[in-house]
Amino acid sequence: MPTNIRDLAQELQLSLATVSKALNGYEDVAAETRDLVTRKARERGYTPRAAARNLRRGRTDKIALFLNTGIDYVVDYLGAIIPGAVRSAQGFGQSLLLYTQTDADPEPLRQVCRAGEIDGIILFATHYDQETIDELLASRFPFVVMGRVIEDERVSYVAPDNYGGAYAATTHLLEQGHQRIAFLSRPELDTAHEARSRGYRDALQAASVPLDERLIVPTYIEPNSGRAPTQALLALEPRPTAIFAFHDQVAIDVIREVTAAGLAIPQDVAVMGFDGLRAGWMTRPTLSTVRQPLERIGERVVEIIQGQIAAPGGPAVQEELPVTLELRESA
Amino acid sequence: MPTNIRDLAQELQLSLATVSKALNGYEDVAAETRDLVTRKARERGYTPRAAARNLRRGRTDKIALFLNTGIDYVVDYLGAIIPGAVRSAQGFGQSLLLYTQTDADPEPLRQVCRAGEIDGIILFATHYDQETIDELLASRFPFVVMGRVIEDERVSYVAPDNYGGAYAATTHLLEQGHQRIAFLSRPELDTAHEARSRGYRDALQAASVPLDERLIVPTYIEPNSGRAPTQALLALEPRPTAIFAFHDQVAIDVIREVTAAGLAIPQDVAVMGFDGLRAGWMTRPTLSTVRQPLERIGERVVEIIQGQIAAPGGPAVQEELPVTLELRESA
DNA sequence: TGTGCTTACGAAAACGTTTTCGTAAGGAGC
DNA sequence: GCTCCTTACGAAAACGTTTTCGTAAGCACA
Repeated sequence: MPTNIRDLAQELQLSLATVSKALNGYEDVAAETRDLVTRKARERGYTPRAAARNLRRGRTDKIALFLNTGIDYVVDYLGAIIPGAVRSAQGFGQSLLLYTQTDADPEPLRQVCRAGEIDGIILFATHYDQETIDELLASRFPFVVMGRVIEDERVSYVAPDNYGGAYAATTHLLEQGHQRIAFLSRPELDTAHEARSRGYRDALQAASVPLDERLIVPTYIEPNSGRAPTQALLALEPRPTAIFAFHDQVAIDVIREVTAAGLAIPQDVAVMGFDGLRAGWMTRPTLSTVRQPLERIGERVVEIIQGQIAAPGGPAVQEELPVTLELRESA
Repeated sequence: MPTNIRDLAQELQLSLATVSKALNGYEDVAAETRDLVTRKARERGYTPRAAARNLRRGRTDKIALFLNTGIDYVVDYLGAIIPGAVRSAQGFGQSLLLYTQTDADPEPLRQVCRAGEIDGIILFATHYDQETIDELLASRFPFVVMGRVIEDERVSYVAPDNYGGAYAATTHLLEQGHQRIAFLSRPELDTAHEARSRGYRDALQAASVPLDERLIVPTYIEPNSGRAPTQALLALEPRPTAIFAFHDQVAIDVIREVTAAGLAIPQDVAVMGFDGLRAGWMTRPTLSTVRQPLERIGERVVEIIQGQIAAPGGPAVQEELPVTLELRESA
């Protein structure tokens, strides 16, 4: 039986109201009384019961992070995203509640909102249908999409600048003198990969380097999925002198295949990735890549949620955060 | 203004009590009434307000995961640990609340417990002092330590079998014919690394291979921290034919250095890691390692918490889960 | 002395559930 | 007809806060 506010009030010969106000920093209470109360509270080890507080105030100071763990590579981002988001949330006096799904069933989302368990939602790699998005918007429940651009001016998101990153990476390769730059793309283009693809094409065009469609090869993000496409590229005549993969994990496959073919990186073939995963440090040579500001994205998402909590139904915030070209050994 | 139980009761011409009982599956209510209520609840999109429910029931169906993000490599485990723990928790109708710290300040822990925000605690890489542990035990608040053996029969933990893993890895190297097996150890030995070190030594002894103390080199888990020790080992006469690192990240440095020295892996020098991080797949050659059952550890921890919630202050559960030797290319 | 203002506090309602206890209705047994 | 169960439901307390509103006390001012 931990102490509650009633015990504290009784012991201080004060009313519950005054104690509560003292603890919550109301102007309504004499400075010395406030000191007395806070001192006693600390001494007694009193902390207001969260459930009661939430019930009365109608908010919980918690934010949900919905993750789709059905997508294999999601887990690679967790380590980078979570510390930033949690730290940021704690800075706002909030904490992060984790939910995982492997599909796009909107029911868990609805339950959590209606139960009032949380004040806001972060959506990561969860692809709900338009109907669910509309429903969410209509409810004016704060939510922000993380890591992905949404083609709907009503929904907030924070994403990396995929276009700019791909443009910069391609430009860098061009500046290194490469003319035949291959691009490992993604067959089912979502907005992220479409933007990366566009950045690649535009950079070539800006440099007046003709686009060779044979150098654009589709691949998936799966273990070893980058190997066959790389072999195909290396068999081309003339061979590409640089390979730019849309994702680090694929780029790592590229490094392996290029090395296996007896070619030197970056002298014979330069390799460039995208995302800035820690694993890129583990390869030999280390992988040059476009680094997403994952921690910053996590922080920013939490910040935006604050605004939405303060003013539900306000204008959407859409941000594409700058990425950085991280030149290591492979390009 | 979402519907509450009162609205629902009114609409059904029933009392709050009956509606609540119907929703919570009490025997106390006629089957047809129960059907009526549940159908209406679904139709109305009613979900009980969590705060009110928590307040009344004195529990929240939430578990806190305390992480120390001050330790660099912790983030490498997040991706593997979190999905297992969350899924397991959701299986018990609970969700996971995330807290990060960079020090061992016990105050956040106390606050969260006293506020009744959670029903149990998972401690990961957080090293509180004995006083805090004693306090926690005295409060009978459910908590389990994850990933680390605690030398205190009162505290529950789930950890990998570090000793067995190191023993198995070393034995494997011996079976491959290696006689001079180096061990990259950790200077400040915690229980995990002490056990790994012991496994290494015992395996040698069991095979009657004399221990050469020069082959045991301390190193830290930091980027590139494994490089200098590897260089030192390779300079030895006679050279070790296998190197066993206490951690994958260090082993990856080893691979790089051995390759840089122009030696073939595993022909000239075999390399073995410990932990089973995904990054081990990214190296060339891929890293043979001892895989921790990280997902399983996460699941098991949550299961143990359930027992503690049901019977607070019960006997501690201490488990060391079997690890698996994952032989890839490097050994 | 009476009026008006400020300051500091308290009474009580409200948040939305769950759960205990009481009880009416209906049937069985005698 | 009476008692005794069983079944199905409802009244009301309780969980522990926050916040609104009311008010007494103290003071200044005329």
